[in-house]
Amino acid sequence: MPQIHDQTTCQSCSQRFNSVFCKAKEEYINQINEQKICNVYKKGQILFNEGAYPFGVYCINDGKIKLSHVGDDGKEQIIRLLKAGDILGYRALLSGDRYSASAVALEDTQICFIPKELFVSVLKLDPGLAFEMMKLLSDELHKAEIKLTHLAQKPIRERLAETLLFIKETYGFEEDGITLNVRLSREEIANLVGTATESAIRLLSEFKKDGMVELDGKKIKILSQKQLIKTANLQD
Amino acid sequence: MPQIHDQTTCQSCSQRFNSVFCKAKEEYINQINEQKICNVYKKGQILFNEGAYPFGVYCINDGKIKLSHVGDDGKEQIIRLLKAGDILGYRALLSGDRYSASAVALEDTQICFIPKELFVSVLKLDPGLAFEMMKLLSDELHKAEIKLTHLAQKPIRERLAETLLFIKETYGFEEDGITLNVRLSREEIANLVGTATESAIRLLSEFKKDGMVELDGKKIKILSQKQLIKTANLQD
DNA sequence: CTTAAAGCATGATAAAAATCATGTTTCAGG
DNA sequence: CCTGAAACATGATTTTTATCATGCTTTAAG
Repeated sequence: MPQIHDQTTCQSCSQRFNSVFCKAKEEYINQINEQKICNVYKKGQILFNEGAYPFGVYCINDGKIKLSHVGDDGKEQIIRLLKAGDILGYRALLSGDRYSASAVALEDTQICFIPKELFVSVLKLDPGLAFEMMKLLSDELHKAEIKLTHLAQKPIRERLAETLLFIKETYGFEEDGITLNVRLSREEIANLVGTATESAIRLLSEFKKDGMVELDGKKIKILSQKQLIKTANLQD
Repeated sequence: MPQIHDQTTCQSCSQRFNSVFCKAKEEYINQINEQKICNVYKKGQILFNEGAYPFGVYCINDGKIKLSHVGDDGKEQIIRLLKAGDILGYRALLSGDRYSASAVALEDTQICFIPKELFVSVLKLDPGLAFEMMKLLSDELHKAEIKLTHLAQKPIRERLAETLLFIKETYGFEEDGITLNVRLSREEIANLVGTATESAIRLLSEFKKDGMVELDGKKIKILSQKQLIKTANLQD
């Protein structure tokens, strides 16, 4: 079970102005602070499962989370990668649905939970938060629609290159400035690209042979971002 | 150029309670009614183009619209089908982006235009509307993520069956109770499924041979919805 | 009415990607 | 430190899907 971590307040949270709450009124931040529940999830732990009912939203203080569907044939499809400052669990809550995706910690992660009733009531009272929420939803919708188009139209080689760039955008590099700052299995990379694990492995090897990346177990170093962008064949 | 159609008021609009405005306060509906601009778009006419700046949202009074991206290689990907009561143009507006998709009338369509400033200000003042807007965005995000998973994991045969069912859900049947109530070219169907036009044509022929559909030019009759659901291999 | 263009259809072929098979490496738990 | 399972890697094969080619049909413009 998750353990309670050092309680910093929402008022002084390092992620506050990096999150959807950036425009929320102090008064409501205080309310959220009082009712939030903080937890640490170990790598691999599940925050919530597809099919469960949402009881609130999760706000990442530090760490990394993957959100994924399980397709009809049992194959995982990773639909979002989340980091500090991101919230999750809002989609189902706002739609009034059950969760359509599962959330799993990719590393040890500190997370605050905000109860549904509080979140919804603040959303109704604070137009600043509501507007940021709409912006967030719109941005996610945009990303999903672009990804959808690329899935339909681009070959796997291009999609893998794009995925590596996306991982870099999301989690950045380690101190060395070239190693992707997250450890994903080849299977997870494949499930992000939307391909068979073997295909992902094969293409990563090709990328290595082409001098675009360096592979060291789960560590992936980006040697030529320029070449990767070219391989991804992005216009937008 | 579009022509002005019979001005019914927003207050008495047949789509009012079938739209995102269902919970909006009378006061704001009145304001919208005063500033709205009504137009008729002929089949094939463009409401807005990918890359343009949004100046407001469009609200469909009657008719059908397709929203589509053009992929990096010039191929169209249809991302949404819209009908009476739906609004469009909000995604870019809320994100503060330019349009990432183009909107084209699939048949003669009556549309009201609501200026950006008004829509945004009402959104900030009316939590009822804001909440419905969030619900709408969440629902669209959900649909996009499901579609994304299916694009990544399902064979084209299943996706075509699913697309036919989706068209039926969206536009329903004609009076005969079996003919899909929209005319789409084979190419458009392919661009909805995310496949080559020839593949869509070929599979439609197979579906016909299997007795699932009947084809008469652009008219598509669903003979066995049950078989189609089975072919789509849907769990959710 | 006729005719050119667009759309539809279908077969043949090529390319892309998945699956299957097998061996190697890595790593966590005893 | 050992050992079995999982993950990684790579070749061979099969399946899926796109592309190319060609002819037919419908449709809209003159």
